[in-house]
Amino acid sequence: MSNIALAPETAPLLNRTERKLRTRSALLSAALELMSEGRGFGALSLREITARAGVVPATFYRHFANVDELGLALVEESGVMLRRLLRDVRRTGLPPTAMLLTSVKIYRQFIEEHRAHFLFVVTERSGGSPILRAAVRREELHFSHEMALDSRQAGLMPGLSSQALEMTCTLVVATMMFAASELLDLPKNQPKLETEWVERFVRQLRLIFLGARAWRE
Amino acid sequence: MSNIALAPETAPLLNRTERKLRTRSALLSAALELMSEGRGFGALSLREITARAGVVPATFYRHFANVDELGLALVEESGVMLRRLLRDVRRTGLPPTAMLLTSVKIYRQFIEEHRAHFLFVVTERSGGSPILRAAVRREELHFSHEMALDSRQAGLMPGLSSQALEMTCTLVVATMMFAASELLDLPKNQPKLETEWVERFVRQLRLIFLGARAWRE
DNA sequence: TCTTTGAGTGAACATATGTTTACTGCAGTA
DNA sequence: TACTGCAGTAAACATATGTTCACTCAAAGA
Repeated sequence: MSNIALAPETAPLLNRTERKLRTRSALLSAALELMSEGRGFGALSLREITARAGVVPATFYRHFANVDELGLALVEESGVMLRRLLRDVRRTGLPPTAMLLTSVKIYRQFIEEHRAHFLFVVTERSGGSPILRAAVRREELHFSHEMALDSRQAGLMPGLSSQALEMTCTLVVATMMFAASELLDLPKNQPKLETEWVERFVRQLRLIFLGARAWRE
Repeated sequence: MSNIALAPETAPLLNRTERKLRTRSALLSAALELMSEGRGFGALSLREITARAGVVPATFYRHFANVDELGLALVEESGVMLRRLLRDVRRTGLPPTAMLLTSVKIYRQFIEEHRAHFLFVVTERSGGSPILRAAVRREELHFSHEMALDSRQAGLMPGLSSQALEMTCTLVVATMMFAASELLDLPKNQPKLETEWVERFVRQLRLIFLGARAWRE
């Protein structure tokens, strides 16, 4: 593919560092892509990743020391994404009754829009490599802390001690992860199954919040 | 190692089929052992597994057509184990108040006694291979159905419709999986961390049951 | 007793893998 | 304009992998 026919560009479309970032990102995407085809991160080979990214194996070492470091970069990306999710939910404003359904719908859309990253997080949070697993868990903990903070600030669950609040948010995050893994496995283009998923998930969260309201001690 | 010095045995200690079962089981254990060293099932190679089991690679094919089939056998074993867990909890009798703490303690002991199998289940329930993942999810669903049945029979959560009961049990199972993955990652020989784990897990379950009691519609 | 069966062996194969090496050619700088 | 740095290349390497084949030799059955 050539762009000679287009208006000639005086400056290159991409400078040196931009190009480097681009192949780095191609490597990251290639890994996610391969995982979407049904294998854990630990089962990917360096050569496969570079082949999928359209570069030669040796190029890999210009960007990462080994495959695990690429994994850590993916965890980092996923963490950024999760923080954006929280922000999106936070700024819907907070009509505390309808909030649940809205949040779940935002969550579903987020999973669809960042399918590969969620797949990565969900499989590697309990995956093979202890290093990756620990990194994912750190992001998860961060997420749940931030959620607790938001809840306190918004005055949801005012009866809870901060310890109980943390415990509840951990439970909510566990439920979210569980739900994500189920959504990712639903057959595509079956809106009925997706609606059922939303309903089940909303019910589970409502149950948890009912429990939190009844919490004593 | 020879046993000539011992009383000569008229019949061999192991007959043909027993020997076969023994190496089969050695292969299964070898795979679990390798996973305990920090890799997902999909990252294991046939040759490693046979080497660890102390047989030659070709022997593998006398027992399984490929590595995935060995994985399915491990899911089967894990399913049996989970059914035993339910049975153990069921037959403690049911003083409905102290039951929670007791069940959690039984669960903790079970995880410790079947560490490798739990590790397998937890990593492969969201792991790379869709086939394995589906198989684990089937066992999980079976488990949660059976739990719902037991709950109904024991008269716990009598206010719930069967749909709500199923939803609640799914939530409980999700929480159990989450808790298992955390326990498996705790550093060994830190009883304080384990006690905290028990407390957190009990609290989360109590929250869920409080929610279930308050459930309407 | 002799024969048959089949679990485990040992060697060979084609292919895939991680890593190193010297290289090329272009963007950025002097 | 000439020079330099460095992202990406091409080739080579030693090793690991999945799968096959003909084999051995002891237990099971005649």
